Amino acid sequence: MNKVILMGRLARDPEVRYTQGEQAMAVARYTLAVDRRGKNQENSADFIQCVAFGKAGEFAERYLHKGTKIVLTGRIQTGSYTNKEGQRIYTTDVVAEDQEFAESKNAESGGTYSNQPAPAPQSGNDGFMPAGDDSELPFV
Amino acid sequence: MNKVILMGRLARDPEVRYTQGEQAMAVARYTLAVDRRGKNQENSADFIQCVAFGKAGEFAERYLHKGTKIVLTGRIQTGSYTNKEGQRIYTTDVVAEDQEFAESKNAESGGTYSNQPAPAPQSGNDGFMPAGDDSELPFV
Amino acid sequence: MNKVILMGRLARDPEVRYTQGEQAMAVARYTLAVDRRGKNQENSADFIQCVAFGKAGEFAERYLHKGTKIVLTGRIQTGSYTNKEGQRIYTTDVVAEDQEFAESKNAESGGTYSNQPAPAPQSGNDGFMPAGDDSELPFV
Amino acid sequence: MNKVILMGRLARDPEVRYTQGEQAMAVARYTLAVDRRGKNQENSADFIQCVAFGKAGEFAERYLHKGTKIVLTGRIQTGSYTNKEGQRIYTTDVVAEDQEFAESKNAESGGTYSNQPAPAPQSGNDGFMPAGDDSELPFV
DNA sequence: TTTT
DNA sequence: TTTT
Repeated sequence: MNKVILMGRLARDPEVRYTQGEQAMAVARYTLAVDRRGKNQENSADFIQCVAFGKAGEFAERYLHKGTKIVLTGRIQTGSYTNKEGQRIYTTDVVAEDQEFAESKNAESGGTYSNQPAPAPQSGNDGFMPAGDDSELPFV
Repeated sequence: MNKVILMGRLARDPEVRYTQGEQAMAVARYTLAVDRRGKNQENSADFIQCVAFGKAGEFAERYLHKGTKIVLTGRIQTGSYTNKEGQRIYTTDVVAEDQEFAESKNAESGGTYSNQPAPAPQSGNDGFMPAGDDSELPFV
Repeated sequence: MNKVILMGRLARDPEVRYTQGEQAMAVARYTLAVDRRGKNQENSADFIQCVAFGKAGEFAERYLHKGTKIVLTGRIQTGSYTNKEGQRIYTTDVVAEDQEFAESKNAESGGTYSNQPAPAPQSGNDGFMPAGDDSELPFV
Repeated sequence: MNKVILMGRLARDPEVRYTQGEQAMAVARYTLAVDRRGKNQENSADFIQCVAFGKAGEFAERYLHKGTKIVLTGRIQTGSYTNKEGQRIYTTDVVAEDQEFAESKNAESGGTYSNQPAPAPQSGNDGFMPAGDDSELPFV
Protein backbone atom coordinates (compact mmCIF):
# COMPACT_ATOMS: atom_id res chain seq x y z
CA MET A 1 0.00 0.00 0.00
CA ASN A 2 1.67 3.15 -1.24
CA LYS A 3 -0.78 5.72 -2.49
CA VAL A 4 -0.52 9.45 -3.04
CA ILE A 5 -3.22 11.84 -4.13
CA LEU A 6 -2.27 15.43 -4.88
CA MET A 7 -4.03 18.42 -6.36
CA GLY A 8 -1.85 21.28 -7.47
CA ARG A 9 -0.30 23.20 -10.34
CA LEU A 10 2.86 22.45 -12.27
CA ALA A 11 5.53 24.81 -10.98
CA ARG A 12 7.48 24.39 -14.22
CA ASP A 13 7.14 22.71 -17.59
CA PRO A 14 7.82 18.99 -17.58
CA GLU A 15 11.28 17.91 -18.66
CA VAL A 16 11.09 14.84 -20.83
CA ARG A 17 13.67 12.21 -21.69
CA TYR A 18 13.40 8.95 -23.52
CA THR A 19 15.06 5.82 -22.28
CA GLN A 20 17.22 3.92 -24.72
CA GLY A 21 16.91 0.33 -25.83
CA GLU A 22 14.08 -1.74 -27.21
CA GLN A 23 11.48 -0.90 -24.61
CA ALA A 24 12.25 2.81 -24.93
CA MET A 25 9.79 5.00 -23.09
CA ALA A 26 9.12 8.55 -22.03
CA VAL A 27 10.19 9.78 -18.61
CA ALA A 28 8.73 13.17 -17.70
CA ARG A 29 9.71 15.11 -14.60
CA TYR A 30 8.03 18.13 -13.10
CA THR A 31 7.39 19.86 -9.81
CA LEU A 32 3.89 20.11 -8.43
CA ALA A 33 3.01 23.04 -6.17
CA VAL A 34 0.38 21.91 -3.67
CA ASP A 35 -1.20 24.56 -1.46
CA ARG A 36 -1.21 23.91 2.25
CA ARG A 37 -4.41 23.91 4.24
CA GLY A 38 -3.48 26.40 6.93
CA LYS A 39 -3.05 29.06 4.31
CA ASN A 40 -2.97 31.66 7.03
CA GLN A 41 0.70 30.92 7.43
CA GLU A 42 2.23 32.94 4.59
CA ASN A 43 0.30 31.18 1.81
CA SER A 44 2.86 28.44 1.50
CA ALA A 45 2.92 25.37 -0.66
CA ASP A 46 4.71 22.06 -0.88
CA PHE A 47 6.86 21.62 -3.98
CA ILE A 48 6.77 17.98 -4.84
CA GLN A 49 9.00 16.26 -7.40
CA CYS A 50 7.01 14.03 -9.74
CA VAL A 51 7.99 11.52 -12.43
CA ALA A 52 5.74 9.99 -15.05
CA PHE A 53 6.78 6.95 -17.07
CA GLY A 54 5.58 5.59 -20.38
CA LYS A 55 2.10 6.62 -21.43
CA ALA A 56 1.74 8.87 -18.41
CA GLY A 57 5.02 10.52 -19.38
CA GLU A 58 3.79 11.12 -22.91
CA PHE A 59 0.60 12.58 -21.54
CA ALA A 60 2.60 14.96 -19.36
CA GLU A 61 4.77 15.97 -22.28
CA ARG A 62 1.78 16.64 -24.45
CA TYR A 63 -0.80 18.19 -22.16
CA LEU A 64 0.83 19.51 -19.02
CA HIS A 65 2.77 22.70 -18.63
CA LYS A 66 3.66 25.30 -16.05
CA GLY A 67 0.48 26.39 -14.31
CA THR A 68 -1.72 23.45 -15.29
CA LYS A 69 -3.89 22.37 -12.40
CA ILE A 70 -4.14 18.61 -12.02
CA VAL A 71 -5.22 15.89 -9.67
CA LEU A 72 -2.50 13.28 -9.55
CA THR A 73 -2.63 9.74 -8.22
CA GLY A 74 0.53 7.79 -7.72
CA ARG A 75 3.02 6.47 -5.23
CA ILE A 76 6.12 7.54 -3.38
CA GLN A 77 9.42 6.21 -4.65
CA THR A 78 12.74 6.62 -2.93
CA GLY A 79 16.18 6.12 -4.35
CA SER A 80 19.76 7.20 -4.00
CA TYR A 81 22.84 8.07 -5.99
CA THR A 82 26.37 9.26 -5.28
CA ASN A 83 27.20 12.84 -6.20
CA LYS A 84 30.52 14.12 -7.51
CA GLU A 85 31.73 14.81 -3.99
CA GLY A 86 31.20 11.15 -3.29
CA GLN A 87 28.27 11.72 -0.96
CA ARG A 88 25.28 9.42 -0.96
CA ILE A 89 22.19 11.45 -1.85
CA TYR A 90 18.71 10.17 -1.05
CA THR A 91 15.81 11.10 -3.26
CA THR A 92 12.05 11.03 -2.82
CA ASP A 93 9.76 11.35 -5.82
CA VAL A 94 6.12 10.82 -6.55
CA VAL A 95 5.55 8.47 -9.45
CA ALA A 96 2.50 9.77 -11.32
CA GLU A 97 0.18 6.98 -12.39
CA ASP A 98 -2.94 9.05 -13.07
CA GLN A 99 -3.03 12.68 -14.10
CA GLU A 100 -6.38 14.40 -14.48
CA PHE A 101 -7.22 17.99 -15.24
CA ALA A 102 -8.84 19.74 -12.30
CA GLU A 103 -10.08 22.62 -14.40
CA SER A 104 -12.16 21.80 -17.42
CA LYS A 105 -10.56 24.14 -19.94
CA ASN A 106 -12.43 22.43 -22.79
CA ALA A 107 -10.00 23.70 -25.39
CA GLU A 108 -6.65 22.59 -24.05
CA SER A 109 -7.92 19.33 -22.63
CA GLY A 110 -7.34 16.25 -24.71
CA GLY A 111 -8.67 14.06 -21.96
CA THR A 112 -6.85 12.09 -19.36
CA TYR A 113 -4.21 9.49 -19.56
CA SER A 114 -2.64 6.97 -17.28
CA ASN A 115 -1.06 3.58 -17.06
CA GLN A 116 -4.28 2.11 -15.75
CA PRO A 117 -5.73 -1.01 -17.34
CA ALA A 118 -9.08 -1.01 -19.08
CA PRO A 119 -11.79 -0.59 -16.44
CA ALA A 120 -13.86 -3.55 -15.39
CA PRO A 121 -17.55 -3.63 -16.33
CA GLN A 122 -19.54 -0.97 -14.55
CA SER A 123 -23.15 -1.87 -15.01
CA GLY A 124 -25.46 -2.03 -12.05
CA ASN A 125 -25.90 -5.75 -12.15
CA ASP A 126 -22.22 -6.57 -12.57
CA GLY A 127 -22.83 -8.74 -15.58
CA PHE A 128 -24.50 -11.45 -13.57
CA MET A 129 -27.71 -11.03 -15.51
CA PRO A 130 -28.43 -10.69 -19.22
CA ALA A 131 -28.69 -7.14 -20.53
CA GLY A 132 -32.21 -5.79 -20.60
CA ASP A 133 -33.25 -7.98 -17.73
CA ASP A 134 -32.91 -6.34 -14.39
CA SER A 135 -35.97 -7.68 -12.73
CA GLU A 136 -34.14 -10.00 -10.38
CA LEU A 137 -32.44 -9.11 -7.14
CA PRO A 138 -28.68 -9.41 -7.52
CA PHE A 139 -27.16 -11.52 -4.77
CA VAL A 140 -25.85 -9.37 -1.95
CA MET B 1 -10.76 10.77 -9.32
CA ASN B 2 -12.56 8.03 -7.46
CA LYS B 3 -10.37 6.29 -4.91
CA VAL B 4 -11.16 4.20 -1.89
CA ILE B 5 -8.74 2.74 0.64
CA LEU B 6 -10.10 0.39 3.28
CA MET B 7 -8.59 -1.84 5.90
CA GLY B 8 -10.86 -4.45 7.42
CA ARG B 9 -11.86 -8.07 7.65
CA LEU B 10 -14.14 -10.08 5.40
CA ALA B 11 -17.48 -10.43 7.17
CA ARG B 12 -18.30 -13.49 5.07
CA ASP B 13 -16.69 -15.71 2.47
CA PRO B 14 -16.63 -14.28 -1.03
CA GLU B 15 -19.37 -15.43 -3.38
CA VAL B 16 -17.99 -16.02 -6.82
CA ARG B 17 -19.66 -16.16 -10.21
CA TYR B 18 -18.25 -16.37 -13.68
CA THR B 19 -19.59 -14.26 -16.49
CA GLN B 20 -20.54 -16.03 -19.69
CA GLY B 21 -19.26 -15.45 -23.19
CA GLU B 22 -15.82 -15.25 -24.71
CA GLN B 23 -14.29 -12.83 -22.26
CA ALA B 24 -15.61 -14.82 -19.31
CA MET B 25 -14.26 -13.65 -15.99
CA ALA B 26 -14.59 -14.08 -12.26
CA VAL B 27 -16.82 -11.77 -10.25
CA ALA B 28 -16.35 -12.10 -6.50
CA ARG B 29 -18.54 -10.36 -3.94
CA TYR B 30 -17.93 -9.98 -0.26
CA THR B 31 -18.61 -7.66 2.66
CA LEU B 32 -15.76 -5.88 4.38
CA ALA B 33 -16.15 -4.94 8.05
CA VAL B 34 -14.19 -1.76 8.70
CA ASP B 35 -13.82 -0.61 12.30
CA ARG B 36 -14.76 2.97 13.06
CA ARG B 37 -12.32 5.32 14.69
CA GLY B 38 -14.44 6.49 17.59
CA LYS B 39 -14.58 2.96 18.88
CA ASN B 40 -15.91 4.24 22.15
CA GLN B 41 -19.35 4.26 20.58
CA GLU B 42 -20.36 0.61 20.95
CA ASN B 43 -17.45 -0.78 18.91
CA SER B 44 -19.22 -0.36 15.64
CA ALA B 45 -18.07 -1.01 12.12
CA ASP B 46 -19.07 -0.15 8.58
CA PHE B 47 -20.12 -3.13 6.48
CA ILE B 48 -19.10 -2.35 2.95
CA GLN B 49 -20.13 -4.31 -0.13
CA CYS B 50 -17.17 -5.09 -2.38
CA VAL B 51 -16.86 -6.60 -5.85
CA ALA B 52 -13.70 -7.86 -7.51
CA PHE B 53 -13.52 -8.58 -11.24
CA GLY B 54 -11.18 -10.71 -13.29
CA LYS B 55 -7.81 -11.43 -11.76
CA ALA B 56 -8.76 -9.62 -8.57
CA GLY B 57 -11.88 -11.78 -8.40
CA GLU B 58 -9.84 -14.94 -8.77
CA PHE B 59 -7.50 -13.75 -6.06
CA ALA B 60 -10.45 -13.19 -3.75
CA GLU B 61 -11.85 -16.61 -4.52
CA ARG B 62 -8.53 -18.25 -3.83
CA TYR B 63 -7.07 -16.41 -0.89
CA LEU B 64 -9.75 -14.46 0.93
CA HIS B 65 -12.29 -15.82 3.33
CA LYS B 66 -14.34 -14.79 6.32
CA GLY B 67 -12.07 -13.10 8.82
CA THR B 68 -9.16 -12.33 6.49
CA LYS B 69 -7.75 -8.89 7.20
CA ILE B 70 -6.91 -6.94 4.08
CA VAL B 71 -6.06 -3.51 2.82
CA LEU B 72 -8.15 -2.82 -0.25
CA THR B 73 -7.75 -0.12 -2.87
CA GLY B 74 -10.49 0.54 -5.34
CA ARG B 75 -13.29 2.85 -6.35
CA ILE B 76 -16.94 3.45 -5.60
CA GLN B 77 -19.42 2.26 -8.19
CA THR B 78 -23.11 3.01 -8.17
CA GLY B 79 -25.85 1.30 -10.12
CA SER B 80 -29.51 0.50 -10.08
CA TYR B 81 -31.99 -2.21 -10.90
CA THR B 82 -35.72 -2.76 -10.60
CA ASN B 83 -36.90 -5.22 -8.00
CA LYS B 84 -39.87 -7.58 -8.28
CA GLU B 85 -42.16 -4.96 -6.74
CA GLY B 86 -41.20 -2.70 -9.61
CA GLN B 87 -39.21 -0.31 -7.42
CA ARG B 88 -35.97 1.22 -8.60
CA ILE B 89 -33.22 0.17 -6.23
CA TYR B 90 -29.93 2.06 -6.05
CA THR B 91 -26.74 0.26 -5.20
CA THR B 92 -23.33 1.37 -4.02
CA ASP B 93 -20.36 -0.99 -4.15
CA VAL B 94 -16.64 -0.73 -3.82
CA VAL B 95 -14.83 -2.23 -6.79
CA ALA B 96 -11.68 -3.85 -5.43
CA GLU B 97 -8.66 -3.20 -7.62
CA ASP B 98 -5.95 -4.10 -5.13
CA GLN B 99 -6.25 -6.52 -2.25
CA GLU B 100 -3.32 -6.94 0.11
CA PHE B 101 -2.99 -8.97 3.26
CA ALA B 102 -2.63 -6.79 6.32
CA GLU B 103 -1.41 -9.62 8.48
CA SER B 104 1.57 -11.59 7.28
CA LYS B 105 0.34 -15.08 8.01
CA ASN B 106 3.22 -16.57 6.03
CA ALA B 107 1.44 -19.84 5.50
CA GLU B 108 -1.89 -18.83 4.04
CA SER B 109 -0.50 -15.98 2.01
CA GLY B 110 0.17 -16.62 -1.64
CA GLY B 111 1.00 -13.02 -2.26
CA THR B 112 -1.05 -10.21 -3.60
CA TYR B 113 -3.01 -9.77 -6.74
CA SER B 114 -4.65 -6.97 -8.61
CA ASN B 115 -5.56 -5.62 -12.00
CA GLN B 116 -2.65 -3.21 -11.88
CA PRO B 117 -0.24 -2.98 -14.81
CA ALA B 118 3.39 -3.95 -14.48
CA PRO B 119 5.14 -1.33 -12.37
CA ALA B 120 7.32 1.30 -14.00
CA PRO B 121 11.07 1.16 -13.38
CA GLN B 122 11.96 1.98 -9.81
CA SER B 123 15.67 2.63 -9.77
CA GLY B 124 17.03 5.73 -8.17
CA ASN B 125 18.12 7.36 -11.37
CA ASP B 126 14.92 6.64 -13.30
CA GLY B 127 16.73 5.03 -16.16
CA PHE B 128 18.21 8.28 -17.36
CA MET B 129 21.67 6.97 -16.81
CA PRO B 130 23.34 3.67 -17.67
CA ALA B 131 23.27 1.05 -14.96
CA GLY B 132 26.34 0.99 -12.78
CA ASP B 133 26.97 4.66 -13.30
CA ASP B 134 25.46 6.85 -10.67
CA SER B 135 28.13 9.45 -10.43
CA GLU B 136 26.15 12.18 -12.16
CA LEU B 137 23.49 14.37 -10.69
CA PRO B 138 20.09 13.48 -12.15
CA PHE B 139 18.30 16.52 -13.50
CA VAL B 140 15.85 17.91 -10.97
CA MET C 1 -8.48 2.83 7.59
CA ASN C 2 -11.47 4.10 5.66
CA LYS C 3 -10.61 6.77 3.14
CA VAL C 4 -12.37 8.08 0.07
CA ILE C 5 -11.17 10.67 -2.41
CA LEU C 6 -13.56 11.85 -5.09
CA MET C 7 -13.54 14.56 -7.71
CA GLY C 8 -16.84 15.42 -9.29
CA ARG C 9 -19.72 17.85 -9.57
CA LEU C 10 -22.77 18.19 -7.36
CA ALA C 11 -25.67 16.59 -9.22
CA ARG C 12 -28.12 18.61 -7.13
CA ASP C 13 -28.13 21.36 -4.54
CA PRO C 14 -27.34 20.21 -1.02
CA GLU C 15 -30.29 19.58 1.27
CA VAL C 16 -29.56 20.85 4.73
CA ARG C 17 -31.09 20.00 8.10
CA TYR C 18 -30.12 20.96 11.59
CA THR C 19 -30.08 18.45 14.39
CA GLN C 20 -31.96 19.32 17.56
CA GLY C 21 -30.65 19.54 21.09
CA GLU C 22 -27.74 21.31 22.69
CA GLN C 23 -25.04 20.23 20.30
CA ALA C 24 -27.17 21.14 17.29
CA MET C 25 -25.33 20.96 14.01
CA ALA C 26 -25.77 21.16 10.27
CA VAL C 27 -26.25 17.99 8.22
CA ALA C 28 -25.97 18.55 4.48
CA ARG C 29 -26.73 15.89 1.89
CA TYR C 30 -25.94 15.93 -1.79
CA THR C 31 -25.13 13.65 -4.70
CA LEU C 32 -21.74 13.82 -6.34
CA ALA C 33 -21.46 12.86 -10.01
CA VAL C 34 -18.04 11.35 -10.60
CA ASP C 35 -17.06 10.63 -14.20
CA ARG C 36 -15.78 7.17 -14.96
CA ARG C 37 -12.41 6.61 -16.55
CA GLY C 38 -13.48 4.49 -19.48
CA LYS C 39 -15.57 7.33 -20.77
CA ASN C 40 -15.97 5.51 -24.05
CA GLN C 41 -18.84 3.61 -22.52
CA GLU C 42 -21.71 6.09 -22.92
CA ASN C 43 -20.14 8.88 -20.85
CA SER C 44 -21.32 7.41 -17.62
CA ALA C 45 -20.78 8.56 -14.09
CA ASP C 46 -21.17 7.26 -10.58
CA PHE C 47 -23.75 9.11 -8.51
CA ILE C 48 -22.55 9.02 -4.96
CA GLN C 49 -24.56 10.03 -1.90
CA CYS C 50 -22.60 12.34 0.40
CA VAL C 51 -23.27 13.74 3.87
CA ALA C 52 -21.41 16.56 5.56
CA PHE C 53 -21.75 17.23 9.28
CA GLY C 54 -21.07 20.31 11.36
CA LYS C 55 -18.67 22.83 9.90
CA ALA C 56 -18.36 20.81 6.71
CA GLY C 57 -22.15 20.83 6.45
CA GLU C 58 -22.28 24.59 6.85
CA PHE C 59 -19.61 24.93 4.20
CA ALA C 60 -21.68 22.81 1.83
CA GLU C 61 -24.80 24.83 2.54
CA ARG C 62 -22.98 28.07 1.90
CA TYR C 63 -20.66 27.38 -0.99
CA LEU C 64 -21.73 24.27 -2.85
CA HIS C 65 -24.54 23.97 -5.33
CA LYS C 66 -25.59 21.95 -8.33
CA GLY C 67 -22.73 21.85 -10.80
CA THR C 68 -19.93 22.86 -8.41
CA LYS C 69 -16.80 20.85 -9.04
CA ILE C 70 -15.07 19.70 -5.89
CA VAL C 71 -12.45 17.36 -4.57
CA LEU C 72 -13.83 15.59 -1.55
CA THR C 73 -12.03 13.58 1.10
CA GLY C 74 -13.96 11.47 3.53
CA ARG C 75 -14.97 7.97 4.49
CA ILE C 76 -17.63 5.41 3.69
CA GLN C 77 -20.41 4.98 6.21
CA THR C 78 -23.03 2.26 6.11
CA GLY C 79 -26.29 2.08 7.97
CA SER C 80 -29.75 0.65 7.82
CA TYR C 81 -33.35 1.42 8.56
CA THR C 82 -36.71 -0.29 8.17
CA ASN C 83 -39.05 1.08 5.56
CA LYS C 84 -42.82 1.26 5.76
CA GLU C 85 -43.14 -2.17 4.15
CA GLY C 86 -41.11 -3.51 7.03
CA GLN C 87 -38.08 -4.27 4.89
CA ARG C 88 -34.58 -3.68 6.16
CA ILE C 89 -32.88 -1.18 3.86
CA TYR C 90 -29.11 -0.84 3.79
CA THR C 91 -27.51 2.50 3.02
CA THR C 92 -24.04 3.52 1.93
CA ASP C 93 -22.94 7.15 2.13
CA VAL C 94 -19.72 9.03 1.89
CA VAL C 95 -19.14 11.28 4.89
CA ALA C 96 -17.42 14.41 3.57
CA GLU C 97 -14.61 15.57 5.81
CA ASP C 98 -12.83 17.87 3.38
CA GLN C 99 -14.40 19.70 0.47
CA GLU C 100 -12.19 21.73 -1.84
CA PHE C 101 -13.02 23.59 -5.02
CA ALA C 102 -11.43 21.99 -8.05
CA GLU C 103 -11.99 25.03 -10.20
CA SER C 104 -10.65 28.31 -8.91
CA LYS C 105 -13.64 30.53 -9.64
CA ASN C 106 -12.05 33.35 -7.61
CA ALA C 107 -15.33 35.15 -7.13
CA GLU C 108 -17.57 32.47 -5.73
CA SER C 109 -14.85 30.82 -3.71
CA GLY C 110 -14.74 31.68 -0.05
CA GLY C 111 -12.05 29.14 0.58
CA THR C 112 -12.22 25.67 1.91
CA TYR C 113 -13.61 24.20 5.03
CA SER C 114 -13.41 20.98 6.89
CA ASN C 115 -13.44 19.35 10.27
CA GLN C 116 -9.66 19.02 10.20
CA PRO C 117 -7.62 20.21 13.16
CA ALA C 118 -5.14 23.05 12.85
CA PRO C 119 -2.17 21.83 10.80
CA ALA C 120 1.08 20.99 12.51
CA PRO C 121 4.10 23.20 11.88
CA GLN C 122 5.36 22.98 8.33
CA SER C 123 8.77 24.59 8.28
CA GLY C 124 11.72 22.79 6.76
CA ASN C 125 13.44 22.15 10.04
CA ASP C 126 10.33 21.00 11.91
CA GLY C 127 10.89 23.41 14.74
CA PHE C 128 13.97 21.62 15.96
CA MET C 129 16.09 24.66 15.38
CA PRO C 130 15.60 28.35 16.19
CA ALA C 131 13.99 30.38 13.43
CA GLY C 132 16.46 32.15 11.19
CA ASP C 133 19.10 29.53 11.77
CA ASP C 134 19.11 26.83 9.17
CA SER C 135 22.80 26.24 8.92
CA GLU C 136 22.77 22.93 10.76
CA LEU C 137 21.82 19.55 9.43
CA PRO C 138 18.50 18.41 10.88
CA PHE C 139 18.74 14.91 12.27
CA VAL C 140 17.58 12.39 9.74
CA MET D 1 -5.50 17.92 -1.61
CA ASN D 2 -2.38 16.24 -0.34
CA LYS D 3 -2.96 12.72 0.89
CA VAL D 4 -0.67 9.80 1.46
CA ILE D 5 -1.57 6.28 2.52
CA LEU D 6 1.23 3.84 3.30
CA MET D 7 1.44 0.39 4.75
CA GLY D 8 4.85 -0.77 5.89
CA ARG D 9 7.17 -1.49 8.76
CA LEU D 10 9.35 0.90 10.74
CA ALA D 11 12.90 0.46 9.49
CA ARG D 12 14.23 1.92 12.74
CA ASP D 13 12.96 3.08 16.10
CA PRO D 14 11.42 6.54 16.13
CA GLU D 15 13.66 9.41 17.25
CA VAL D 16 11.72 11.81 19.40
CA ARG D 17 12.35 15.44 20.30
CA TYR D 18 10.25 17.95 22.11
CA THR D 19 9.88 21.49 20.88
CA GLN D 20 10.56 24.29 23.33
CA GLY D 21 8.27 27.09 24.41
CA GLU D 22 4.76 27.20 25.74
CA GLN D 23 3.12 25.01 23.12
CA ALA D 24 5.81 22.37 23.48
CA MET D 25 5.07 19.19 21.61
CA ALA D 26 6.53 15.87 20.56
CA VAL D 27 8.15 15.47 17.17
CA ALA D 28 8.87 11.86 16.23
CA ARG D 29 10.83 10.82 13.16
CA TYR D 30 11.15 7.40 11.66
CA THR D 31 11.65 5.62 8.36
CA LEU D 32 8.92 3.46 6.93
CA ALA D 33 9.89 0.54 4.70
CA VAL D 34 7.12 0.00 2.15
CA ASP D 35 7.37 -3.07 -0.05
CA ARG D 36 7.02 -2.54 -3.77
CA ARG D 37 4.41 -4.38 -5.80
CA GLY D 38 6.66 -5.85 -8.44
CA LYS D 39 8.47 -7.82 -5.78
CA ASN D 40 10.10 -9.86 -8.49
CA GLN D 41 12.70 -7.14 -8.81
CA GLU D 42 15.06 -8.00 -5.95
CA ASN D 43 12.49 -7.66 -3.17
CA SER D 44 12.95 -3.94 -2.95
CA ALA D 45 11.21 -1.40 -0.79
CA ASP D 46 10.80 2.34 -0.57
CA PHE D 47 12.30 3.87 2.55
CA ILE D 48 10.16 6.83 3.39
CA GLN D 49 10.98 9.50 5.98
CA CYS D 50 8.04 10.21 8.28
CA VAL D 51 7.40 12.83 10.97
CA ALA D 52 4.65 12.81 13.55
CA PHE D 53 3.77 15.90 15.58
CA GLY D 54 1.96 16.32 18.87
CA LYS D 55 -0.34 13.51 19.89
CA ALA D 56 0.67 11.47 16.86
CA GLY D 57 4.30 11.95 17.86
CA GLU D 58 3.59 10.74 21.38
CA PHE D 59 1.80 7.74 19.98
CA ALA D 60 4.82 6.92 17.84
CA GLU D 61 7.15 7.29 20.79
CA ARG D 62 5.04 5.03 22.90
CA TYR D 63 3.81 2.29 20.59
CA LEU D 64 5.94 2.15 17.47
CA HIS D 65 9.34 0.62 17.11
CA LYS D 66 11.57 -1.02 14.55
CA GLY D 67 9.61 -3.70 12.75
CA THR D 68 6.11 -2.53 13.70
CA LYS D 69 3.72 -2.83 10.79
CA ILE D 70 1.40 0.14 10.40
CA VAL D 71 -0.99 1.79 8.04
CA LEU D 72 -0.23 5.49 7.96
CA THR D 73 -2.31 8.33 6.61
CA GLY D 74 -0.80 11.75 6.16
CA ARG D 75 0.54 14.25 3.69
CA ILE D 76 3.74 15.10 1.89
CA GLN D 77 5.69 18.05 3.21
CA THR D 78 8.69 19.58 1.49
CA GLY D 79 11.25 21.94 2.94
CA SER D 80 14.81 23.05 2.59
CA TYR D 81 17.84 24.09 4.58
CA THR D 82 21.42 25.08 3.89
CA ASN D 83 24.11 22.62 4.87
CA LYS D 84 27.59 23.43 6.19
CA GLU D 85 29.00 23.52 2.67
CA GLY D 86 26.50 26.25 1.93
CA GLN D 87 24.42 24.09 -0.39
CA ARG D 88 20.65 24.29 -0.43
CA ILE D 89 19.24 20.88 0.48
CA TYR D 90 15.66 19.96 -0.34
CA THR D 91 13.75 17.59 1.88
CA THR D 92 10.61 15.53 1.41
CA ASP D 93 8.84 13.98 4.39
CA VAL D 94 5.53 12.38 5.07
CA VAL D 95 3.70 13.99 7.96
CA ALA D 96 1.89 11.19 9.79
CA GLU D 97 -1.62 12.16 10.81
CA ASP D 98 -3.01 8.70 11.46
CA GLN D 99 -1.07 5.65 12.50
CA GLU D 100 -2.85 2.32 12.83
CA PHE D 101 -1.50 -1.11 13.58
CA ALA D 102 -1.82 -3.44 10.62
CA GLU D 103 -1.25 -6.52 12.70
CA SER D 104 -3.49 -7.00 15.69
CA LYS D 105 -0.92 -7.98 18.27
CA ASN D 106 -3.50 -7.67 21.06
CA ALA D 107 -0.92 -7.38 23.77
CA GLU D 108 1.31 -4.60 22.55
CA SER D 109 -1.48 -2.60 21.00
CA GLY D 110 -2.83 0.27 23.05
CA GLY D 111 -5.07 1.33 20.22
CA THR D 112 -4.64 4.02 17.69
CA TYR D 113 -3.93 7.64 17.91
CA SER D 114 -4.05 10.62 15.65
CA ASN D 115 -4.69 14.32 15.40
CA GLN D 116 -8.14 13.67 14.00
CA PRO D 117 -11.16 15.45 15.50
CA ALA D 118 -13.92 13.52 17.20
CA PRO D 119 -15.89 11.63 14.55
CA ALA D 120 -19.27 12.87 13.43
CA PRO D 121 -22.35 10.85 14.33
CA GLN D 122 -22.49 7.54 12.53
CA SER D 123 -25.98 6.19 12.98
CA GLY D 124 -27.93 5.01 9.99
CA ASN D 125 -30.41 7.84 10.06
CA ASP D 126 -27.85 10.58 10.56
CA GLY D 127 -29.64 12.02 13.52
CA PHE D 128 -32.53 13.29 11.45
CA MET D 129 -34.94 11.12 13.32
CA PRO D 130 -35.45 10.40 17.00
CA ALA D 131 -33.59 7.41 18.34
CA GLY D 132 -35.60 4.21 18.39
CA ASP D 133 -37.70 5.33 15.47
CA ASP D 134 -36.41 4.15 12.16
CA SER D 135 -39.67 3.46 10.45
CA GLU D 136 -39.53 6.48 8.16
CA LEU D 137 -37.60 6.86 4.96
CA PRO D 138 -34.69 9.26 5.46
CA PHE D 139 -34.63 11.93 2.79
CA VAL D 140 -32.28 10.96 -0.02
C1' DT E 1 21.86 4.09 7.29
C1' DT E 2 17.22 0.47 6.67
C1' DT E 3 11.67 -3.38 7.74
C1' DT E 4 9.21 -8.83 7.54
C1' DT F 1 -34.17 11.45 -9.41
C1' DT F 2 -28.89 13.25 -11.52
C1' DT F 3 -23.30 16.88 -12.92
C1' DT F 4 -19.92 19.44 -17.14
